[in-house]
Amino acid sequence: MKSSILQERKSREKQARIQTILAAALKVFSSQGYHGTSMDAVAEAAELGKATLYYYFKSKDELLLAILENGVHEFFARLEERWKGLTDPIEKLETIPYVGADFFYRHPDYFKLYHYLTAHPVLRKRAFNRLHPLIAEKVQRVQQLFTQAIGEKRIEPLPVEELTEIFGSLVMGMGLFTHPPVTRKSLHRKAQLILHIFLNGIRKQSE
Amino acid sequence: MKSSILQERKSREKQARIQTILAAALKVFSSQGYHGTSMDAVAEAAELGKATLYYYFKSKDELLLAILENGVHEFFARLEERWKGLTDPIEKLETIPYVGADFFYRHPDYFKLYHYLTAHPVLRKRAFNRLHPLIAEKVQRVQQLFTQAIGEKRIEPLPVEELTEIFGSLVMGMGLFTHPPVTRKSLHRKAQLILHIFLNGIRKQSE
Amino acid sequence: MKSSILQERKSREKQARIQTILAAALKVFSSQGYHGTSMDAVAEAAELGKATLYYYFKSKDELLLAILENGVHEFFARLEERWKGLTDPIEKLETIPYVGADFFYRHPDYFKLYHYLTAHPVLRKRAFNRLHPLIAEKVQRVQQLFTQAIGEKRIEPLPVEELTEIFGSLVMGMGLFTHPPVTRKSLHRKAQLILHIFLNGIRKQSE
Amino acid sequence: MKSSILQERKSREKQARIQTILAAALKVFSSQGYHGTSMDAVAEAAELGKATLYYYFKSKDELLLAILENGVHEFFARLEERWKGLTDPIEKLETIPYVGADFFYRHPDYFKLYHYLTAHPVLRKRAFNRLHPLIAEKVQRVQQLFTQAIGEKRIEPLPVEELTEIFGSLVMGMGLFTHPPVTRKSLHRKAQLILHIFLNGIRKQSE
DNA sequence: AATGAATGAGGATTCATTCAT
DNA sequence: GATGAATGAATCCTCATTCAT
Repeated sequence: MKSSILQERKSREKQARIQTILAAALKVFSSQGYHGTSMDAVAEAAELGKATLYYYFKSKDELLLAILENGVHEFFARLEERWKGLTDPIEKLETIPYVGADFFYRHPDYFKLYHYLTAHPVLRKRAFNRLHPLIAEKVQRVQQLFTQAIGEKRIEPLPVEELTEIFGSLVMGMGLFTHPPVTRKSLHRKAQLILHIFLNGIRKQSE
Repeated sequence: MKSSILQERKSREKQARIQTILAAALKVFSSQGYHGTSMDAVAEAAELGKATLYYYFKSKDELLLAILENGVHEFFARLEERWKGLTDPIEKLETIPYVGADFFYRHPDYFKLYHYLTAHPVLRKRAFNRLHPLIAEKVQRVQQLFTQAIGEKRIEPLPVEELTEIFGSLVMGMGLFTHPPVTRKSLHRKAQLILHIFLNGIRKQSE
Repeated sequence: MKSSILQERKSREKQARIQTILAAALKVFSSQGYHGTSMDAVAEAAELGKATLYYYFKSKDELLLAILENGVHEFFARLEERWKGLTDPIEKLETIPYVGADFFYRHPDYFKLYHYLTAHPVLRKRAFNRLHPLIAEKVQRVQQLFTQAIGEKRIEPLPVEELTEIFGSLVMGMGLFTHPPVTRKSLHRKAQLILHIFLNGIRKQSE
Repeated sequence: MKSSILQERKSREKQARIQTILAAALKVFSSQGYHGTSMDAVAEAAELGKATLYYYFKSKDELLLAILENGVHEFFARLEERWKGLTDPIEKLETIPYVGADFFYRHPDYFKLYHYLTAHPVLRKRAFNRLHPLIAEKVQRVQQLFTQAIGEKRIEPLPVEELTEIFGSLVMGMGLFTHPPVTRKSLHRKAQLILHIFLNGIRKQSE
């Protein structure tokens, strides 16, 4: 039917518009911080009227959260892609810093914004509430990878929850100290180094 | 002379007042974030008139920076204290997470604030400019510890700059994921775990 | 087309709003002085929200400057109107105090504000920078009138730049000492007196 | 008696202190305007504690008024000095622009400040109330000079009140447009020009 | 669907003035 | 006499959000 085609196109355009806004908002949020960014600035960056933003997003907060969701989705999608075909838990763990590095390379803004929110006393909770469903499942799967590796006696029997946190700090830490020029290669080297230290550090010494 | 005694008391009182303000500001900044905190809120927390804050600190910014400086000073002072009498580079490195843990235990607010700033796209630079002189020297000394340990063939010959960064991420990461109740003991356990992994991970395997 | 009509009405309404604000601001500025007037007061006088002022004018300063520009425009427009059809330089000069008197009668506030700014050590420069393009051309034309009259041996060969200044002081001075009731008649009498003295004072005595 | 000598010295010192403050205040007021000048700025310029200003002057307003009084006193003192020995009314009038020029040369700040106040819608009244007793008498005497000259048929029978105002505008106008370098000579030339025009303009043409 | 216009609430900062010493 | 310290009150300006069109 015609109307359905039309509807579809409309819907596609709407999605595109939303993506435009998200991209613009990400750019300004990440360069000025959440509070340092006015909706005016977002509107200007998106080349849209300010009121239009409110047509698509209920509030500034909502916009921020949508950005985050967007990013987390992408990150996990890429991770899943890499995990396809892999069964070894340690191999799976190894992919994480590389996916992180690639993601940082592609969206340094996003990475920094995420980091910023993680450290923000107020926004952190709001973001957490929203993203928790998305993240919790992945975190649990990573924990299971550690559990599995421990079960296979390939790494030391350390508390998996804390292992996950420490691993997380390391991955997030990649984006913290950056000395330009940041190349994909330099990021991969960093990922490699992190993995080397971390895995070596937890590896079960064969007696 | 009397006047000198008087002067001294005045000076002490002034210092005390400044510390009162810094403490109050730290509390609110760390719980509401920098932008989420109004000077009104700081004034109320300090139980002083708002204008009084401006008598002691030129701006909100300046106040923030003073807090940071204060904390960094304390942190490094404690570190130096622990380093007294130590000569072994690895032993020195080992103290760092513990001093971090203690510091976090004592001033979780400060720790979080520091982390928050590190991740803030705008404040980060401002803070960095101000704190750089203080921090740079310490960072260099830590790098030298790695260099020395490498020279002594006790750890692998990895790039010290990146080692320092990774070590830093780990220490800072301690304060990132916290599940109450946070006890000194639980923090020390975390420090221990970090050290275990990190040192193990970089230790030169004796062939 | 409808849209163009709509657009036009919008534009007209916007202009009207701007004029409303300018009029309100002029009233309060001229009665309380620039610094003595808060934007709140302007907003109240304009019966608009304070933020609305900022929607139309970037700052208090900008508002002031816009008022000035407005007034200077009007003043010069009236002057040009009077000059239409006149060719005699002295006749042209003669119109100036009368236009000034009328203008003062119509907008005593504006006149005073202008005078106030002229005398303000700081605002003066800002205002000057903004208004210079408007004013410079007219001042030059007045100077040329003097030059021409001198050339025609109708007035003494005095330095035209200073003549212009002195003439200016006299015109501005009209608004300085005012004893109510100020009628158009009384102002015209004053203009007449000024002209009498000034022109008589510079008239070439026929030998 | 000792005490009286001591007292006198004290009094002299106090006067000196007051003059210091007045001079400092004049400088900043005239360069930043009344509202643009904080008491802090005055204190700094006077190299005194802010509270000290309040020891000598009840308020910022009072300080301003004292400056004005000071200046008016000096101006009139100089005028009186020049008038000594003169009896001709026109000769007396002729001294005024020269005294004005000298005064402007010596204290351009003061001159501008006075002008600024004259034009200020609010301060004007306050200043007027305070200075009126000082000024009124002089103004009256100037008016009498005109009256006398008219009586002697040396100038036209124009309304003396307005003549005085116009003459005043001219004298004040001297300080309005100034093109550096301002030399005593250039000011005197201007005074001469003003007098030439004004006196010529009102001179009774002998038939 | 898109937006220009409007604004209430709030925030950083300044400042004249006071007061205890 | 002199002043460091303290502050209430104001002031300029910003901003997220709404609404009529």
